[in-house]
Amino acid sequence: MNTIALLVLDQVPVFEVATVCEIFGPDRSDLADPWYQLTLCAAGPGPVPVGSGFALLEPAGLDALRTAGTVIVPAPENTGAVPSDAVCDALRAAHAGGARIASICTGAFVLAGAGLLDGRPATTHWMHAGELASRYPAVRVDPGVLYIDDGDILTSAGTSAGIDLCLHLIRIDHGARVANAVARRIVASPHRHGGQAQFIELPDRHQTGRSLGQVLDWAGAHLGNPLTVAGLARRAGMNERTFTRHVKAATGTSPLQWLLSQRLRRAEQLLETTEDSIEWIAHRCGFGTAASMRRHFVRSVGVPPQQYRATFRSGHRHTLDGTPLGSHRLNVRRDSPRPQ
DNA sequence: GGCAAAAACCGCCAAG
DNA sequence: ACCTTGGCGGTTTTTG
Repeated sequence: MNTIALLVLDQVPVFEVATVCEIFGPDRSDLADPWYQLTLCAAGPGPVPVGSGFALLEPAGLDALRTAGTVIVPAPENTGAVPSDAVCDALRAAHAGGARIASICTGAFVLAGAGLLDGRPATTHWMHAGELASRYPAVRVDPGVLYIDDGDILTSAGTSAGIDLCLHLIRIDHGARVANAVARRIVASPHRHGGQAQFIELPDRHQTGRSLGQVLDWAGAHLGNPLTVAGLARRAGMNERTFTRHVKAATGTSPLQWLLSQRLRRAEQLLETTEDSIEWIAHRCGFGTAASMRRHFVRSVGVPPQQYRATFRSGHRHTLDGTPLGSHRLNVRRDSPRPQ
């Protein structure tokens, strides 16, 4: 399950492949053992020309896709190119064989070309979202989010959102602690969740009040406090209605939902790294009661807090019943705004 | 899981 | 003409 195949198409932009290589390539078995095994695959023999004048000398073949636990598809050179039958077949076979398939940026066009996105929610770089939607009407394109986790198919927005997606994969497999550790090592910001807007604009309000960013930072640092939307709005020097609008524009979600996701992240972290009681963790994260935390936990993470803790307790790669983590429904988090 | 109260959400619209 | 704000109120979600 821990094998990752990176599909290298001709002239793939370097950054796209480089981030995946940087995150999954080095041996990080000190964080999670075993660490991933990354294989670079291409349709033909090497050297495969990569963007900016680089070349991949000795790629593995497409059959490596079939045996991989995860297949990552970066952006093609241009969105107009139709992926070859060989590539489509290999992707479909991998998917049918149980691999999860993740695309970065306009890699979504390759997945769509292979028919893997039909009827599914997906995202891509905002500049190409319209084109994706019109060329593949069966795909439910959401241009507003960083990435979408649809279980066995994951898509992400422009380039750097690919980093978020990779960290998300690590979170699913190994928990927030390991994902955050990797983020720290590559000096990326930890866990931006998928529903976050592609554009983050946090205009400073130099009039009264603090900037929205400051208020959200403060809220994140004081989750244990009783926080209300009205109170936060006051702190930001805004009317409640306006505050809600700004939060939505900045984070892609409403104030309470944003708070809830912060609380859940914190709770995950405390569950993994401390022995504190569920009651106490709920309190510290700002859930009124443990029951309330449990309710949100089950809905968002897919399992109750106790089970989450048992699963991710430092470094264990397997659940109590012995099944590999990848097979658990911990990845049901659909961070995109819930259906209306 | 259900329940009632409270809080949040959001479309609409008028005003700045 | 265009954009942002803030109030209203009906609906939805959260909470204990």
